[in-house]
Amino acid sequence: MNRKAERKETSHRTILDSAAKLVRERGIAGARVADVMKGAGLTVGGFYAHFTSKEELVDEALRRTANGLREQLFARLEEKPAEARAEVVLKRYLSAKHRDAGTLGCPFPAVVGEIGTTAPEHAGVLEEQVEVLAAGLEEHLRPEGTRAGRRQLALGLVALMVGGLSLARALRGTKLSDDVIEACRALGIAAARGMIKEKKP
Amino acid sequence: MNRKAERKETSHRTILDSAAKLVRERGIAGARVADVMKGAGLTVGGFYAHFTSKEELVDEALRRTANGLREQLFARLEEKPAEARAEVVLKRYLSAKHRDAGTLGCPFPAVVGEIGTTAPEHAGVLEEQVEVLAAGLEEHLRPEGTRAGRRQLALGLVALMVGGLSLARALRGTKLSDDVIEACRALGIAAARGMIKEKKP
DNA sequence: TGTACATCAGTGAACGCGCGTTCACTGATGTAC
DNA sequence: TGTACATCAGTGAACGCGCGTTCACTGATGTAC
Repeated sequence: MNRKAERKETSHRTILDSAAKLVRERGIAGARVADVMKGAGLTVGGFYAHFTSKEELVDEALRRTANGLREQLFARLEEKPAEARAEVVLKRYLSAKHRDAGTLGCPFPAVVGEIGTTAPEHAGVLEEQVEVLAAGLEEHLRPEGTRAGRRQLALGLVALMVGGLSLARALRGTKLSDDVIEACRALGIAAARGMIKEKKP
Repeated sequence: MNRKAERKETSHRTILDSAAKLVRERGIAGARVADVMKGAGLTVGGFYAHFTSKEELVDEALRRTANGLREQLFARLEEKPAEARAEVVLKRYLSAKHRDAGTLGCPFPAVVGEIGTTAPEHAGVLEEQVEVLAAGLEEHLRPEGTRAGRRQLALGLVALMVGGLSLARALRGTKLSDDVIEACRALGIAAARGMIKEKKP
């Protein structure tokens, strides 16, 4: 029960990695179970020894990728001055490199639309990850105003980041794609710098 | 050749309306040709007398919906003071009503992810519509700063709107969904009010 | 005005194809004695 | 240590099912004379 179990765990992780990559590149529907298994060096039939359904696989893969991404986004922030940290996160997320990342990129631009339409069963992971990302950003915003105000700004920035990267990826290869990234950076950074005075709409 | 041709044109429009609705509700892959025809009160077989392929249908439907939406967004703006017009557009787009709109809602949250992954053949319509929407917004921004600066702000606002509505729709039914809309409104309005001082990142 | 023929929007069944899932089987790894 | 048996991760073919597209056909609308 030793090497066998180890091998299975390794396979499990390999399958998840393959799924994470394919979901990011092709969306939920586009990440076929057979392709996921092929990407893991296995064949379709073995899949259901690891996951009860494709739904479970996608949920786990989304969580895994999102966690890995967040680690990257918030890595080595101690090196940066406190007032610049939110900007650093924004710039890391809103970059041509991240847009074109074959691996380790944010999976949500590829799946938010599907979750809103044909795959509402994954709304839970999205909710959870938006909350966590917003909370992470919030910590690095200037401690001006109220906590509620900072949370609101953080949520707005998350929407800006996801919207910007979604458009940039969909327009990949055009000048507009680069322009969108630059525009979102500018808007997000200005907001993070506290150059927006809150007023009730 | 009279009543016959008229009937065909009517059918063509009915099919497009049905497709527009389904694409918005279910995305591109989710808008099945058979369902589109059923929604138009017709049967599958007749489809290819109207369109050469599903791809053509989707392109036309996206354009049609986007144009209708823009009309709504920019309608009756003369009634509003010039400085408030961009805000009005933002509020109309970022609203619970628009999020839940069964008809006439923005189709892009449902398809941007697909265009970025499995349906790049529709990137053209997206590019074109982002340009037009940004240009429309730009006209209603305060004439401060440079034209390039206004275009950049307009592009950022478009990304914020699409991102916000995408997340809000995907999270429909949760408090977070309403929070996202409110957060994007606040961020967008502050930016449109010129409360963001531009600085080069 | 009527009659014979042509057109063509729309029908409904069939086509290949690829999906998620199931299942009988295999063979290397592990256990019992 | 060696042998007989048990386990179980992974295989590969098959299953229903639904998709986009094709096609022979129908019947109301239109044209010619």
